[in-house]
Amino acid sequence: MTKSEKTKRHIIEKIAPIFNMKGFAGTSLNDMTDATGLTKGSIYGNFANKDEVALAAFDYNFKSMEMKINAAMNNQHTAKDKLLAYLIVYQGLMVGQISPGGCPILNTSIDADDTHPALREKALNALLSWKKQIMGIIQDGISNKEIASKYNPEQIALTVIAMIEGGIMISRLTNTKETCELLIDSLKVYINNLS
Amino acid sequence: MTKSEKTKRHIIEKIAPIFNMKGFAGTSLNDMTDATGLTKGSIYGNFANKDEVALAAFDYNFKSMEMKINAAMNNQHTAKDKLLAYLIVYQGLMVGQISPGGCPILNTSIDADDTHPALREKALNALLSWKKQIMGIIQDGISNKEIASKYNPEQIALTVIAMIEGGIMISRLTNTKETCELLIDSLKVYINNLS
DNA sequence: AATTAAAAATACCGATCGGTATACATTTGA
DNA sequence: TCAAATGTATACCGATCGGTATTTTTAATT
Repeated sequence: MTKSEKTKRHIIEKIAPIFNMKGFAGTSLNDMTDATGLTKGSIYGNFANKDEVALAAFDYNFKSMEMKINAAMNNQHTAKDKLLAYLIVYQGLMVGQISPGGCPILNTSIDADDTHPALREKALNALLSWKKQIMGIIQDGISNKEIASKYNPEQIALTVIAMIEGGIMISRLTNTKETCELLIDSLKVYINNLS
Repeated sequence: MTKSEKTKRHIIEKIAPIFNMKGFAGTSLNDMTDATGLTKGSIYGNFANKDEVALAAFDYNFKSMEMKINAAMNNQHTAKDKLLAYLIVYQGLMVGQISPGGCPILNTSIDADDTHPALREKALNALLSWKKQIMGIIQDGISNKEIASKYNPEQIALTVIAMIEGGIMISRLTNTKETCELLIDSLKVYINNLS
């Protein structure tokens, strides 16, 4: 790992949560120098412009969420338990343990959908890859007779994602444990009823 | 209606969709003068600062969504049909007929939750008032034996909101009619199963 | 029609925006 | 060990940011 690779990584690690909290337009170069302890010259020696930093920051935020998800999922062996593993990330996001500022897909999607096509594209690809993963789990569950074959895997995947993302939004806005628990419980019920 | 009241209204009508699309930090005074055809001096003669414009813009965006919802709901008489009336707004948001840029509660919540306490508070109050409305519908449905009494009205209300808001995010990001229809159908199934 | 009050436009402010040319420092490979 | 290359900091750029004091225009009142 070269010096510049280390610096790039340091920059992204420090800046990624800021983009996730403040959005693209809301994050300034000053925020970046403050967070990294570096100067503008140094940051722009490693990234071409603000866009490249933001794109790399999204990749970092999404990947760290993905890793948590996969870690939680690898301990599970049934389709339903794998789906329920998402709840761990849900709770981690809520207390700010993962990706401070909330779900990067949701945040970037809202932030960029009318303003930043490149960022929007990244959020879209992340969403589609997530959907694909869930669809795979559901299809396996149907093969195992664990999940009823009447269900459309794509539709269930979209619904689960909607409940998670909508739930994150509500939980972060209301900021009450009870609300969060009611939403989590609802998703558990939904998943357990897929028989 | 005085001159200044008319102007204020004109300003908000033109600027509200911009705040909804670009967010607080992403909307500049230049955007405002372009959209209204007025000058900075004129805008700041009617509003104290950018914050006041943004707060009034949120009220406008939320109220126009609320009016559409209530109009659709007043034609319905059963609890389930009233809940299903939300789907009309859902579709209106998707094609940009209502509040261009998506749901103002969702957008403002994501935009402001870590950056702008006053805006955040407005989004929170809007969400809570929406939740209250749905809870009322569900309680009426339970009284009528239309909805099973085993359900917790708050939990159902939160789940419905989560499915709608998450669905709006997904639909706007993927931008495909099929995805939107699958999500709408899922919510229909969810509501119809509340027996 | 003249006077006054209200509203809008002009012109300007300091600060910060994203970005860059250049000088200085630090590695690294010969 | 000494260049050459790589990284980082300094100093600066024009543009735009949010905001305001002042002048000009418009509307209301008598």
